[in-house]
Amino acid sequence: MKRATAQNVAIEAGVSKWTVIRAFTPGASITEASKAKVLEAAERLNYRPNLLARSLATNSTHQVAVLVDDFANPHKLPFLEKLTASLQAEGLVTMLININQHYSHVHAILNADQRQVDAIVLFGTAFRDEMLTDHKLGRGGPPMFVLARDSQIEGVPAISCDATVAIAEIGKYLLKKGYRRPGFMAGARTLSTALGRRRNFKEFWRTTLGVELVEMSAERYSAEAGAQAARDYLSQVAPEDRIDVLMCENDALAFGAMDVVRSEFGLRVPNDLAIVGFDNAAPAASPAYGLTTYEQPTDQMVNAAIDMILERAPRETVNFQGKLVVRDSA
Amino acid sequence: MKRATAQNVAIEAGVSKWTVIRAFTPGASITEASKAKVLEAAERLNYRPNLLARSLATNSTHQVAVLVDDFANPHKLPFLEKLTASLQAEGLVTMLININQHYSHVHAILNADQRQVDAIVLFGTAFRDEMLTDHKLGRGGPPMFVLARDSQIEGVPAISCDATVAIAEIGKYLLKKGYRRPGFMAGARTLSTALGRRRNFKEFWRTTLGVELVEMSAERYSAEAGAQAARDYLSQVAPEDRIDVLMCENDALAFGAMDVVRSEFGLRVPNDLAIVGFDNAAPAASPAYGLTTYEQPTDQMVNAAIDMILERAPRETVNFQGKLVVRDSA
DNA sequence: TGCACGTTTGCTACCGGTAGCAAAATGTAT
DNA sequence: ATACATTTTGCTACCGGTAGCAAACGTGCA
Repeated sequence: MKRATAQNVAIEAGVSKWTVIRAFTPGASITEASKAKVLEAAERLNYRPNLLARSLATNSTHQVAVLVDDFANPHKLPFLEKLTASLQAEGLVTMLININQHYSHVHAILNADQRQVDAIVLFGTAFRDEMLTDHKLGRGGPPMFVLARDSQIEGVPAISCDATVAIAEIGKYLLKKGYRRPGFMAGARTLSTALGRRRNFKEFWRTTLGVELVEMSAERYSAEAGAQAARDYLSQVAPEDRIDVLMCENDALAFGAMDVVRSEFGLRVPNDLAIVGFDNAAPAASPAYGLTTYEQPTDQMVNAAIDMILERAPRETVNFQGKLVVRDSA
Repeated sequence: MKRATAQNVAIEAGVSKWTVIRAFTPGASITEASKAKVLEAAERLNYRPNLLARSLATNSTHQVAVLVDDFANPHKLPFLEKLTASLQAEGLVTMLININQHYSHVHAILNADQRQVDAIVLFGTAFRDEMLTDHKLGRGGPPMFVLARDSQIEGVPAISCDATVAIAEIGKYLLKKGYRRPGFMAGARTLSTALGRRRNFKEFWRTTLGVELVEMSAERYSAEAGAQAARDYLSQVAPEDRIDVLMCENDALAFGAMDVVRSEFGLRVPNDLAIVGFDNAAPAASPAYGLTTYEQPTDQMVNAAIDMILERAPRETVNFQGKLVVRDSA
């Protein structure tokens, strides 16, 4: 059975299709009598307005594309939950796009654009700035926002957690606790804009203690990659030369690193090697990890993003302050 | 700057808009000469076909709504990754809908329907069957599928992991290992269709050993809820009366339970109490948990779902076999 | 009863594509 | 050069709504 259209309902109710439309338009000029008549006919035919047609005519889809490329990070899930819930509360729907080897940012943005989404949110994805500036993907297309990550790009505001403040807070805490030989584990081949945390951390130790940061890199942002990077480091460096605290770019890396540190090298955390993460993902709170980490104000960030999408707030980069969550690992 | 339309390009290229359309339709009848002319003009105007208009005309959006209600389960993330990637590989796009207190299945299905999605996937969501049968949401709307969960509903095929086989395999393993006093932790107020695992597990022990299953229920499917349920049980039952193995309906519950068992009650896993989960979520593999669990064939399930959506396979309930993943916890 | 005014209803034009037929252009055989 | 087949192009009608104007309707008041 084909879907009923406003025209079908109009005939059923004995009115014109415009009257039918009005019955479904809040605040439209229509008498109670004909509204009732129309709604009854609509009920009989199981009519529901076609939002595709509406979107075409009104030039607004109430759809927001959300690009994600980092499904190995458990922190993404609750963040995504909050984001979708808040979008839905505003009548917006989420188009989730998985950025991977077979589906690039360019693919995704082009597709989202052609589907006339109201906004595109780059949710913590890794990309080269040129990608956005080169491809003239910008002009005429939907507004874009970078969420949970920095952005240097003109016209693409970022909604993120202030890395400078966060790293300073972590650094001060570690300093106070007496750690003196810091290491940092970055994920992936760190793209320019993703270097914030590392650069700030490095700078912190250099200016406060004049100490040089030991750096290591994981292949990706995942527990396995973090485990491998930690394994590489620990097996190459003599015990007496080891760092005494390892800051990981995110919790996923930290979990993998902690696993290796404890079960493969028999080291105690934090006594032999302290570990700090970033994100406060769910397992961090478990006694199995007890990871000291940094929590981003996800609610605030999501709200800010939505305010910008709906133009209730100026579309410009904003930074929020998170908070250090101290547990046993450092 | 407004978006260019086919009509604009037509004028720019000195042809009719239908010729422009043909230049963008693979296999359409058009000479190389005019195609080149059109593409060049299109490039100049930065033209991209409007997929909304196309969808309206062709009655097919290439959008699939995916309903999720269980963001506390870390297993959802890699599953979702696979699902979105595979859909995208087929040219389909994911509309992610978060089912929660403020946004019910009825909301979601109605909205997805009005947006003319090509299919609706209920991805492991908890609902009462009446919801689908009552609300006549079915008739005329997009085809619906239940993924990673059972479904008894006429006309709504399920793509899931065979609970009977899975539970039998787990049961046999536990029996062989010598466990004799089994417990089961269910999540949420278990809805009729979600009872499969529990019922099968209960039946297994009854028929093999004549032993009665100890049952407990968590408030939700999350580590915290699992922790609380385990806490309640352990603090109410005398040590000598305790179960010797606890099967949890999913890994999230198992993680919480294991945390409490070990750190709050000082019990050793598996010696004092063995624990088994279901899903093989990422942390299960970590030495911090080493959880014995059951892995669903997510790839097969996703592929099967997509084959049904695209009508490459008959739209009928299918069950796949997973595999037991033995680790240290049992 | 007639007129002015506000409300309700119907209308045309449009959003940006697609389907499929008819006309025009091109190619081939005689 | 002509007849005919084939390819290419342009056209009308349509997908299912929205915007905003114009006509029809109803009511109050002189």
